[in-house]
Amino acid sequence: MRYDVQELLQTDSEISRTNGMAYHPFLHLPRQTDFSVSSLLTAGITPSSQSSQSPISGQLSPQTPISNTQQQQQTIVPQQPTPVHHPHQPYFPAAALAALASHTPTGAHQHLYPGALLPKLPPHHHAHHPLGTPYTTAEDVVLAASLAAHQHHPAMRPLRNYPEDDGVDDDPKVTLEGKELWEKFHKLGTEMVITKSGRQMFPQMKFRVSGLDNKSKYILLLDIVAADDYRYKFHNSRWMVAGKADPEMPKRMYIHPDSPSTGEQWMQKVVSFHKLKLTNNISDKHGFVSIQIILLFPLILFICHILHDGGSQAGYCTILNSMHKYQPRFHLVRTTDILKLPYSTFRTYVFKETEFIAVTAYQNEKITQLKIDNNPFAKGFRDTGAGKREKNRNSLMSSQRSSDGDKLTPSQTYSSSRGPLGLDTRQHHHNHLLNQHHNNHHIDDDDKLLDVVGPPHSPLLNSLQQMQSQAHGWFNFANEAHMEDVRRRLQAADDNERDGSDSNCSDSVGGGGGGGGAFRPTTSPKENSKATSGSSYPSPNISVGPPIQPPPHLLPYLYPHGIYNHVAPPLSLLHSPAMNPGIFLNAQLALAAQHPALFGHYSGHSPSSPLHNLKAHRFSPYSLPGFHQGSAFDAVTPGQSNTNNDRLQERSLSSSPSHNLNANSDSPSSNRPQSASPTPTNQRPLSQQSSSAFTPQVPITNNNNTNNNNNNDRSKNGNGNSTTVHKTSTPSELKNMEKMVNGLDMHQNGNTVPTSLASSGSVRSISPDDQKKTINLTDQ
DNA sequence: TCTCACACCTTTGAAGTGG
DNA sequence: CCACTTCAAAGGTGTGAGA
Repeated sequence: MRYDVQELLQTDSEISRTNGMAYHPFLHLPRQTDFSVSSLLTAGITPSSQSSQSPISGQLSPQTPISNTQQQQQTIVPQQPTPVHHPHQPYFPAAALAALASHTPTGAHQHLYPGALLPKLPPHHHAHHPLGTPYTTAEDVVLAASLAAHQHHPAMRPLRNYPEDDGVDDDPKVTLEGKELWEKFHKLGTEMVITKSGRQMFPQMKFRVSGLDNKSKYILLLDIVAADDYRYKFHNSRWMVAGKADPEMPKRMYIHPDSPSTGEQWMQKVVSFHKLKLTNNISDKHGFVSIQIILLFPLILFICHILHDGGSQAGYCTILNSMHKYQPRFHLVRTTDILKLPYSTFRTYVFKETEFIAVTAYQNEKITQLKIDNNPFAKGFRDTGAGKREKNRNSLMSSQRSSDGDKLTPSQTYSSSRGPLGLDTRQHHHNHLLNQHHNNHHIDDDDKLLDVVGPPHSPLLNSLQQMQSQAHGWFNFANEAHMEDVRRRLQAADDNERDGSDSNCSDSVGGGGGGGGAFRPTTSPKENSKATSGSSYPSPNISVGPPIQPPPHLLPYLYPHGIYNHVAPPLSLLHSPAMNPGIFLNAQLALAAQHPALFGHYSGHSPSSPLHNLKAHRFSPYSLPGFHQGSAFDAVTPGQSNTNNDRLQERSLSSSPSHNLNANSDSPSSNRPQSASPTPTNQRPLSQQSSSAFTPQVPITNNNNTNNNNNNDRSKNGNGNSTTVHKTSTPSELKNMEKMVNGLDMHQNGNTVPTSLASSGSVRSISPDDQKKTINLTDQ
């Protein structure tokens, strides 16, 4: 379904009138995307990557030939360590806001979520946009906004406040397990099947963590957020932008079942999130909806608790839209109490190579083959299997393929598999590292062999989008048992906790939530080149700060005087054996995340608040091996679609993906811009070559005029005043909550509005189909 | 574009067996 | 009691027809 910008720009009041839908600020949150501002927080990110991070930043570097990237990096380096309190306001012009608005996927909604402009803090030892330069791009704006917000936040602390006050001095490093395989998929344009019942991801999301404090407790989380605001289609063997994205379901965070565990425990094993499933079933009771109700209405948490519990056995799904691009994110939080999670420091790790497009059926045959070749469960479809595919393959690919490849050990195939076309890599089967390199070489060859045009270049998460998505952060516990277990562990942790250890959590701002533009690779061609060169920006991109949008003081948000008094459950409920604390936490997080302004903000909390003594957020860069593997996604960047056609062209010049498979990318070659300037497409990888072809198909979002109304709000937000919209919405919220409490539905004039969609700010964009689907929600 | 039934496969854990 | 093997159930895969 497509949505007209003008339609999206309807004012809230208009919406309520035209739709007959009760206006509810909760329902008008911006589209859920991604909060990441990691581009500014990524430790490993290089100046060059920084300069390239702005997906829409034409002014910063658009025209610069790829060959100049390094030079640019150097010029920016000196400006790296930008104090968070550095004067920034002057560099946050209205023009920047306009740019921001125009680049925001759902720009019309941006103003609805002031928190989206919360601080995204730069790493203290990495470059980012020079503050001396006027911010003329969305990213710049976001940065400025973040800085502004940070400055305005009395509780905010400079990045250098890290290490935290608890005295723990850790230096977490996260590596993606099976990175090589991910890169293979990424090059072709990873697709993940989503089904009604939920489908696991493959490759699996597994990480190896190091550098943690052995004794400290950590909670590891994973979430999947929209990578951009476009819908795609696979046409003529290539991914193309097919229009504006459908309304995004609010995303939850999946807390690793073993959380919390000590750093020592985490480091001893590979952290796997394979149980997380992807679904397109918005009425899935294990999905968002049932919990959404909880989140919106603390009073009925208990009911929802039951729902949640009932679905505990079926796995945990995250709801995605088919034909949309997503980016998984790994979060690491050091905290001893789950309840402190919302205002603890989140370290967000974004691995570009894990980006994928959700599909209900595989579009790219090469992806299918790669899955079959590497996924043990699909072994039956391999050449040696008895599956039907064998027949087909015999006629299609038999000549190229080596049947020996199927002899790989199933359990190891994912990391030591052969190439997509069955290129034999067995000789490396027992040497993982060598194998990885080997396979990558093969994959490169395969890419050449495969006449495949990659999907559009990942647009990076618009910083704003990224931040927004976090506004919907949810904590999705594996199940009730797990929740209890978590509580027990936390209790134990508290008992053994060091004095003061983590007792004071940051009341920060959400650090902006995390990262920003984790994928910055998008903007200009040269930027892309850097991004894909293997060293320009690291894999993962990291950000530090709470993913949940703003809420510095979560609990107060949940229990704002005069707002929830009549519906909010007693705090004691938190400890009620009948109440799942995790659920409650979810509610807290969601409420706080979605209504940061509603509950007052940084400076809005009372000194008497139980959280007032929480220490400010700590932001610290975590240097990781920089790396970025070229991807088919890089071929075209739909994003930046701003109105700047030039950028589109620039994007078409995206650098070729790096062939450097070394995560550290220390080799000179890895740091070298791949191809300079307008390199003839035939000199670039196929996936890149297609970029130009896609460019014209990138939808031009005409936001210049349509977002005017939002710009004002953003300006306010950018100045740290993010409460404007929500504060004025409180009455509506109350009204809506009453309705929910009374009838647990959102019916208005015969229309049922899924809370999930509503909260994601997609209410106005909900399609008839979605509405139809959501009718079932109330039945559950 | 999506859903579903299907065959094929791996994974998991209980049950059985032997030292 | 422990280690190992066997077996069946559960569950993950992509396929391809049909909506």
